[in-house]
Amino acid sequence: MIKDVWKKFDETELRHSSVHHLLAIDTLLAEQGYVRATDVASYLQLSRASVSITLKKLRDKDYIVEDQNKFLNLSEKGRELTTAVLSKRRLVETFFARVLGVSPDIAEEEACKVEHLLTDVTSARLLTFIGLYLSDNPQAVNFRKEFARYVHQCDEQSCTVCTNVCYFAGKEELLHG
Amino acid sequence: MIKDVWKKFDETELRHSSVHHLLAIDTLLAEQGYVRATDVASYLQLSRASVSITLKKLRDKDYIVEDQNKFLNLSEKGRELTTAVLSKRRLVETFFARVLGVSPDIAEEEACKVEHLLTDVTSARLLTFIGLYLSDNPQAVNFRKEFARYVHQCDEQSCTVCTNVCYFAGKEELLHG
DNA sequence: TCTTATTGTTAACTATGTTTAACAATTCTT
DNA sequence: AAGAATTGTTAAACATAGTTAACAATAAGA
Repeated sequence: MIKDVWKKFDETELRHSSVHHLLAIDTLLAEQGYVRATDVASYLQLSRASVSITLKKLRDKDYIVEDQNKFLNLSEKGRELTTAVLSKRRLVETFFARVLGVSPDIAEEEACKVEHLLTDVTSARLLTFIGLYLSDNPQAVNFRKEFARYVHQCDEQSCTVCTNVCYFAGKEELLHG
Repeated sequence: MIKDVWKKFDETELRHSSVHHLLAIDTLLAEQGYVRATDVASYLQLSRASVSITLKKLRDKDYIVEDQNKFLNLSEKGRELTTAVLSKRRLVETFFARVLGVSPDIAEEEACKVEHLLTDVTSARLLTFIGLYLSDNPQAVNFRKEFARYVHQCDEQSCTVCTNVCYFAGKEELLHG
């Protein structure tokens, strides 16, 4: 492994928490037409103090703007980021739920954990993949049918995926939709 | 969205950093047959002090054991966790690289960010999916061929995936392998 | 209008995961 | 065996992201 790949995890431009402050602004703006710091705090279940500090940072970094009455809005940059993150969340959620067949609740939670960590490159390829997979293209239709009845046998000989130890050996019940 | 889903992100039993301490022990054990704290520190590019503190916590939580000479080993619990994480990493990396066609470097880095966040349920379904997708099953072969030549058109009418705004509209170059 | 409630901010504190510096114990070199 | 280097630990400090408490400014109600 390339040295220090593991550290990239928290070298993201904004932390998970900050990203969710932006998403909250986006959601509340759509829901009620305006957003104040206190709305963000109650939405995210955080103290007003904590939100106040985070919003100051987001203002300094030009992700949000505030009018004379302290009503919040996303800047161009903030809007772009939330669009990206929401698109990635939707993609991952769709993949988990509609391709893999994971339950909607788990798919949502899972997507929410991962959304801001995916690169544009991977996300775009995922979009293309899902685009074909869920279409009425005959190859896609056939493959979906095949997957619906497929039972994966995870033994060392036949398994294309596992190289050494397989964590899922002995946990076969997990492998079915 | 279910209230507070966003907080689950750092409610994992072990943090990203701690998980990587365990993975380092696993790797170094395989590479050199033994591991000391200093080996972990140089492998992860952290100070011995920091590693010492983290290892104490991992010892207290029974993820690792230490012999009389301070040589480290994974406990049963630690071995199980590293097996799970490594399996999930391998799955995600395989999916990104061999299914989506993302470059190996990006696939590796991406998998490393996500590995410890995925549930067993989703991972197992991913294994099943990849198991079929990469096999010589005729449906899989046909679908792979179809995907290789597929170009996704992301306009509001035809796109099965995008519901509102599409982040990738105007970024079509990203959609091709 | 006067009182009360809400809002945003700051200060002081906590926890986690880092760092550097210091030090004792161990291991290596010669 | 003596001196030098390495190792593991602790202490003090820093940054981040939270908390509660206090307070000034604003908004809402009687």
